[in-house]
Order: sequence, then structure tokens, then C-alpha cells
Amino acid sequence: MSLVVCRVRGTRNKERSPRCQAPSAKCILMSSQRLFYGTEMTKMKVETKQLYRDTATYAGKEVVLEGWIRTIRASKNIGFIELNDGTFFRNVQVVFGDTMPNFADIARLPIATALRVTGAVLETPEARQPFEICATEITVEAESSADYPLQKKRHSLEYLREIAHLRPRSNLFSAVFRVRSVAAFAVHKFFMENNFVYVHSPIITGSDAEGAGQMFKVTTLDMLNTPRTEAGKVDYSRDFFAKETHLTVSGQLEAEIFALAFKNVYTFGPTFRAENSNTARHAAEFWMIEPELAFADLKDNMDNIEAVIKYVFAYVLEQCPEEMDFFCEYVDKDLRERLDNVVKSEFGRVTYTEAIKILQQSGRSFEFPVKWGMDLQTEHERYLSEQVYKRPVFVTNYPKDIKSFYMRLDDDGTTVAATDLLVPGVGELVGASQREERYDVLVERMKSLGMDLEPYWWYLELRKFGGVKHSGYGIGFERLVMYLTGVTNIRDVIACPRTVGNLRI
RNA sequence: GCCUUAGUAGCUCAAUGGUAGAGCAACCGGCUGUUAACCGGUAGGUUGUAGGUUCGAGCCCUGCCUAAGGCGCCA
Repeated sequence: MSLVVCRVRGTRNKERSPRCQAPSAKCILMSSQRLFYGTEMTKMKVETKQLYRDTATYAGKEVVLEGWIRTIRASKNIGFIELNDGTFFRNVQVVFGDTMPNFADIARLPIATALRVTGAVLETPEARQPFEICATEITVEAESSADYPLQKKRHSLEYLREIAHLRPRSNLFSAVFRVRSVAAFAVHKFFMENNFVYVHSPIITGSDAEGAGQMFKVTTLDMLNTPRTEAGKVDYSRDFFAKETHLTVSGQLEAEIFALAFKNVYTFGPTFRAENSNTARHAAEFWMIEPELAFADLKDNMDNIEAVIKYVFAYVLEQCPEEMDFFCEYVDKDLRERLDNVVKSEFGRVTYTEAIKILQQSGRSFEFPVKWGMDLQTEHERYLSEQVYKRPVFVTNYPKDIKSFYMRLDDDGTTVAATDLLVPGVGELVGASQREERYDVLVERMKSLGMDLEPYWWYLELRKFGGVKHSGYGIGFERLVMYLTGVTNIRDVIACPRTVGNLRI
């Protein structure tokens, strides 16, 4: 077995360069034997993340690394491969020389070819990368082709969307989806540490008027031959659930069931909206976090929202420094400053009525004139979060007429205990409210909205049996990831995005 | 759903109504430490699509398709 570390025959800087002061073969053999697992013939398999996080442990040792070629460049006698094994944002530089019998074959390999590399880890503190692997053996695990669509240069996000099956291999999406994963874990970690119970609310729902927009139908009926009632309508009694069913638009009402049993709960799962929305922040399938807190009013609610967002941001900043550096350099130069600001500063809190005054006194001419009673338009929300507060801001106590039936009526009888958290660049990140716990008030509100009470019999019954005050909110998880990464299109933070007229993969 | 803009080589983009071009990628060759390596060469086009105006259209006009940006709906 050859253990010559770095058989480069270069003469330039040979004495001075630390990269040429490789440990002796004997030294490597002795030290690496202690780290081998299994039989002596088994090489030490490593992952890139281990190498980066614990370089000193591996320095001078022989390791085996499996990964894909991100870039490769070679001259007559020496070549360089940047190998990515998926476990870490950064690549590992593999140096290979013409002492390898298959040098010429390796040098010609196209990007995305999968390799198994055996070689010694050499620390290179003066180079752009902290270490490299001096290959003694490289075998091809799976070859790629020259027409691989990802090139080693910047691509447009639009182009990458067209190759959604390959884009996770690009730098940006490697960073985005690792951050998404870490952020999701941080969400669970926060709620578990605060003694919340994780509830799996149903995906298929029987109530068709949850008030959050158009819903997707769920059915097993034959579309070409639907059974009809005598009145000529679709006979859902012969459908799978013997009633009309849809994909959920919110797990909130079900979460309330559990909040009134477990005190503090949260859901975290997919949500579906069949809205004809054509914006950079809407998708037909997205993930929502919906906590529900018993014995909690609107202020408790806001405190919890602020705490979880700060916790998740701080955790991602700590766990994903390489990814965050990348976003700051290539996506948004001000990202780190903005996120640090979110973690450190207090979120703004302003009532709807005060916000209207701020907008009216701003001296700005808005496309939609500002008037009490109107819903805030995007231009108003942006002005408040991006110009006035320059950080997340809660707008509270909206007029009841522009909010949902389940929100608790304020004492003035005209506003409800609701709040939206507006953040710069993303818009509405969280929608929240204290729920109407007073049975009579709730029934009256639903009746005045012309709602059919029957499907909500269980929701109303919760108010009869110890239905304490309680509050909850919904965080759009993708919008959270957008805010964290600086990525401005929701299609670029979802693995396989679904939007109107678009489901590629 | 509404408004605006765009569509040219595999990718990113040029081209005053008058001969369709560059960089990168690919392919061939060179190069002893590269960093989106570098140097030389080769090949690559029904200008989204269907019509129209014109002696002549990538460019002007109309429809359609696709995408992006903005708005509405919301998380």
C-alpha cells in the first residue's frame, strides 16, 4: 500500500511552502492505524463535515472520502478536484498527481461524477482552504456526462427552477435546504424545551369553510361519471368519506382542541391553498407552524412569537456559519446585520389605529389611500416594517370586519385581539389572534357572518367545558426561511414548489 | 384574476429596420500548485410561436405560449 502523501515534483517554493512539508509516510501509517475501524484493511471513511469541524484530528491521517465532483482542473502532471459529499456546504480540495496510474482518465472526468478518494489529509493554513486531501487512489463510483446542466458558474434562479431535480447540487440550494432543515429542527427544539406538545393535525378536513381561502377537493369519485343526488348535485355520500372533503388550509381549529387539553401545543406540517396567487411569497403547498397557547392573551401570544423567531434565528446563525456567509456574499450583503438586529432588538408593537395615523401623517402618497377600517395593503405594510420600524413589527387590534370569525372581540366592540407580524422584505410572516372563548359572543359573530354552525359543533362545544382564554398563531415556514436566507422567491426555498399552473416535479 | 416587462447558441448576455456576435460550457491541443485556473484552436442559430407591415424584420404591429416584476388573496 502506497502512503506517499503528496508526490508533487514542483520545485518552486519547495523549501518555504508549508503545503510541501508533508508528514512522512511512516508517521501517517502509525497514527492512522489507531483510527481505523474494523479490520486493518478497512480504511477510515470520513464525511466532509467531520473534516472541517475537526481538522486537527484527521491531519496527517489517511482517509477515504466519497463524493461528487463540483469542479476539476488539471495540467499535465497535477490536478485539483473540489469534491462535495453533501454533508457540508464547502467542498474538499483533492490533489492528484501523475503518479496515479489513472491520472489521465481522472483528469478528463466531467462534473458531477461520483468518486471514492483515498488519501492523506494535509493542513494548508496559508491556502484558501484549511486542508486538502493528497490522493493516493481515486476510483470512479458513478460517471456523469458532459451535458450535465449545472456549470461551474452562476446560474439564474429561473434557470435553476427548470432543473429542480438538480438544483440542490448548486451552492445556493445546498445552503438554502441545509438552513431549512436546521431551522425546522430549531422550531421543534424551542417548543420541546418550553414543554409544548407537538400535535399532528389532519391533512384531510371535512369542514369546507375555514375562512382561509380556496381549498383543494379530496375525492375518489369518478370524475367522468360522478354520482348525482335527485337534485342533480354531486352525491358526496358515495364518496370515500361519505361527505365532501378537502386538503387542510390550517390546523388551527384542531390545535385548539389540544390546547384545551395540553395547555401549550403546536403543529408543524403541510398546508394547501388553491388560491390563484401569482406572487413571490405564495405557494399552493407550504408548511406552517401553528402554536396554540391556553391561559394566554394576545400579549402572551406576541411574547411567544418573538421568542421563537429569535431562538430559531440565533440557532441557525450559530449552526450554519458557512451558509450564512454565502448568503451575505451572494444573496444579500446586509443579511447578517439584519438578522443580528432581529435577534438583539425588541420587535415593534403598534395598534392598527396607531398605524393608520402613522401612515396618514407620513406625508407619503400611497396608491391605496389610508383610511381607518381598510385592510393594510402591501405598500402600507412595507412602509411600516421597512421605513418606520426597520425590524419586525406587530400590528395589533384590527377592525373586526376585516378579520376572521374566531378572533376575540375587543371591549370596544369594533376591533379584535389579532396581530400580524410584518417583516422587511417578506411581508406578513405571522398571523395571530386571541381566540373568542365566550360561547355566546362567538355564536353571535358566526351568525352575523351567515355561517352554518353545524360543522363547528365541536368547536363551539370546546367553549362550554372549561373553555379558557387562549391564543395562537401561524408562521409561514417558507417565509421564515426566506427571511433567514435573503432569498426573495418562495419557489426557491421549497424542494419541489407547487404554484398555479406549475408542478414540474 | 389584473398591470408591466422580457423571450437571440447548452448558460449569461450583445446586435441604429440592412452580412446574427461575445464570454463561459462542450470538443481538440498546451501548461508542474490550481481556486468560477490559465493559454491556443474547433464546432455550435428556423432569434419562443402563428400571422401581418416592409424592397428587406432579432428589431415595427396583432394573437398565442412561457417566464419575471408589481398588485389582489394570505402564511
